[in-house]
Amino acid sequence: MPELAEVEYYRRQWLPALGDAVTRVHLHPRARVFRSTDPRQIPAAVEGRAFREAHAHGKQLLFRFGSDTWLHVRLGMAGKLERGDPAMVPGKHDHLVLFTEARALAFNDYRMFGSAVLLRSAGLPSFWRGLPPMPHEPGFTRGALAAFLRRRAKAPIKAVLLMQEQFPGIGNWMADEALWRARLHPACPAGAVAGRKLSDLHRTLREVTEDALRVIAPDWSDPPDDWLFNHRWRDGGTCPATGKPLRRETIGGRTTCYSPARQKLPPGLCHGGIPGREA
DNA sequence: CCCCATGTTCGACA
DNA sequence: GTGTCGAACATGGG
Repeated sequence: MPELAEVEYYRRQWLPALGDAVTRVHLHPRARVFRSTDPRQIPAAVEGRAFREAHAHGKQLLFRFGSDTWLHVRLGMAGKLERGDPAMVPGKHDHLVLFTEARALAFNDYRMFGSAVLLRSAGLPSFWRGLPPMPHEPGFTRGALAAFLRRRAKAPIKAVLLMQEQFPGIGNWMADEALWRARLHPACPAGAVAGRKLSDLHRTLREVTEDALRVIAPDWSDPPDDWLFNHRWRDGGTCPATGKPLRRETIGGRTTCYSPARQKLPPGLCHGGIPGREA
């Protein structure tokens, strides 16, 4: 599920336990989510230590225990963080549960595309400090966006927006939402996004990120119906801006929803740029 | 049974 | 080396 706003929502699920000491750890030592770490080290590493920090950046989460022990979590396609009471009984897909005196903090992921990694570092791990700015942060500039789109000039803009090295936290629905708001066709070559269109996209990426954080992160509220969001999941949807039919097709390897009446390819690219698809 | 799913990674290929 | 594409990963829902 999670893109940037949902990841922030999950971070907040664990926040009430900040300051509490971990008393006990439950884990599924053979779960695939531990493929990059030795999970047997986790209990000794965090038991008796206080939960001190909780960070989210894009789709990644980072938690500190004690002074130098960190847990790095990616939620993949179906991962969740949940909070329960200390009597909670871990379920089939609760791969890691941290118990404190007052709570249980669970990492749950039935598809196991996510991961959890134990790290040791005196301060914030260096990879974390080097993460690229999220679209609502000041470092996300129009110039940096332009340079990146130029480097990926031939790829469809939809595929480029999913690249976490430049757009941390943007996922399938946020990319579609930003393109729809900017009136950009998802199959438009990234190199053709320039001038006014580039400014529009730079702005809508920031707006979608801010809006998603405001609406979803506090309590997972449903976005309003004047976003593309509520109309994009099934065939037969209607564009909330034009009232015309939406279309769904695979672009950049992912199901992409857009409004053909609102999102046009630039002139000259109308023939040949779009992979044909029968209705 | 079939297809689909808010993600990342790896190997094949141009 | 660079860039792109599809498959694979694992599970559940329609």
